[in-house]
Amino acid sequence: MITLVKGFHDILPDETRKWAFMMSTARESLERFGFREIIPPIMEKTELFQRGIGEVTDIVEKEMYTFEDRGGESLSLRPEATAGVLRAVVEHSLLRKDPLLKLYCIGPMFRRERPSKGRYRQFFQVNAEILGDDSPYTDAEAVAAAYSIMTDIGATGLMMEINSVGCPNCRAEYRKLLQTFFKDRTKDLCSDCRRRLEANPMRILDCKVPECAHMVKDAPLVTDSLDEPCREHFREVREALEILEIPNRLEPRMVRGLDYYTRTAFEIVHEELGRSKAVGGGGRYDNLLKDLGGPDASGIGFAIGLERLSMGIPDDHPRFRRRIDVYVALLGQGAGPMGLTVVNMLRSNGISVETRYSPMSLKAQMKLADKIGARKVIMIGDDELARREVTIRDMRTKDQTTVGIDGIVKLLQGDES
RNA sequence: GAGAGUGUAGCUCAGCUGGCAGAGCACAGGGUUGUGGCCCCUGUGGCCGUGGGUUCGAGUCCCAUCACUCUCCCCA
Repeated sequence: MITLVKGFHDILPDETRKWAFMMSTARESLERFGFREIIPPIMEKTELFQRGIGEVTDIVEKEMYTFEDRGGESLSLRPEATAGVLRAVVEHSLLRKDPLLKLYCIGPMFRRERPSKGRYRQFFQVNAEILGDDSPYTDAEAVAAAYSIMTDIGATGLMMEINSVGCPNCRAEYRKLLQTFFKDRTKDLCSDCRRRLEANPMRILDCKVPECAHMVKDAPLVTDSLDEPCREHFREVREALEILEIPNRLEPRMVRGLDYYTRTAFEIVHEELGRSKAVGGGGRYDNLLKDLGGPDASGIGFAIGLERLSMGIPDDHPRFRRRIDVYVALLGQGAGPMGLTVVNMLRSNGISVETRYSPMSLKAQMKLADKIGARKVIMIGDDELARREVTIRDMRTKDQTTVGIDGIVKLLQGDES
């Protein structure tokens, strides 16, 4: 047997209604916020991700599906959506037509990590970007959009964690403070963190080793190192979140994985999954567009992981149940031609119909109709055949009526209203 | 990349110190000759992950291997 690629997963017929619901709900929420959909390809030149995400990040260094195509060019499956979206924006000069752009896309991302619960090598993300506005209210709107998607989908147990990582100026300052702080305590740090102290001291804040975590409690906070403009920006973001009544928690030790973030950073965490498993996350990136050869415009975006979001909502919601308008039960050989006529007529009128052509007992067909969630069953047997009629049974009320073949559609459609 | 656990029916899992391969659900048929959900009866369905070893005999013990799951790391 040829099996799935490790870390990939099939979404099976019993789950697709839930997935369709999540995606259409996300679309509706985002359209309500004025976002428009963009559908970039799932593959880009490797160089785009190297420049966009940063060459020294884990994602680019060891998690990308990178290969050389037959022309000798290095290509990569997208590990995240922002780089591709911004590439399209720059390439087609979209910001010239719309100086404020709100875009979203939904689709699979690829990262070659070790799979575990809620972590796949191919995973679906809803991704949204607001480009061309650095107002703090725009940050709040991005957070609100992310929050709205999740509440519209019906996820529970979620918490919005928010922080500001400052601009490159404040960060240089903060970095020095951190290094000074940890330098005296180097011997108590874990080996990873000793390495991080030089390379990227902010990573220490995220360490799960008890000794490090204990020390981090007393470490200086980024929020204390913000310069005046950044401090004011963050204050207004938080004020806006209050006005929007979005439950949030200041998480001054939260740092995000991608280097390009400036100022506002946020994560949506599932309380039950714990801090290490974010359902969504995002932040502001005021230099990324320019770094990708575009205009000097700011941006803020977020991504929501659908596999993880789906863990927060029940599988058995009635709306995820299979539904069909009519099951047509054919009884006996002679019913075939008339059955085909009826089935075809109903479908042409927008009614969803399922039927079986191989002989089955009526009992078995009733069971089947019940299983697939048919609202009505149309029975065609010898009696009906002789009179050019059908018997229609309402599966919920058990009422049965007989109607001539030409009256079926009218009867069913009259029932709808 | 490091650690732990689990592989037995389509699914969830029992299977004791080695001795005929099991249950529930699902599926099919019947109880009701043309009427669903509940109930009852019957049936289909297994290279016991794979390869080797120990043994009269291995689902069970040993070795190897593969796959999956979980934890750490990192993220969505």
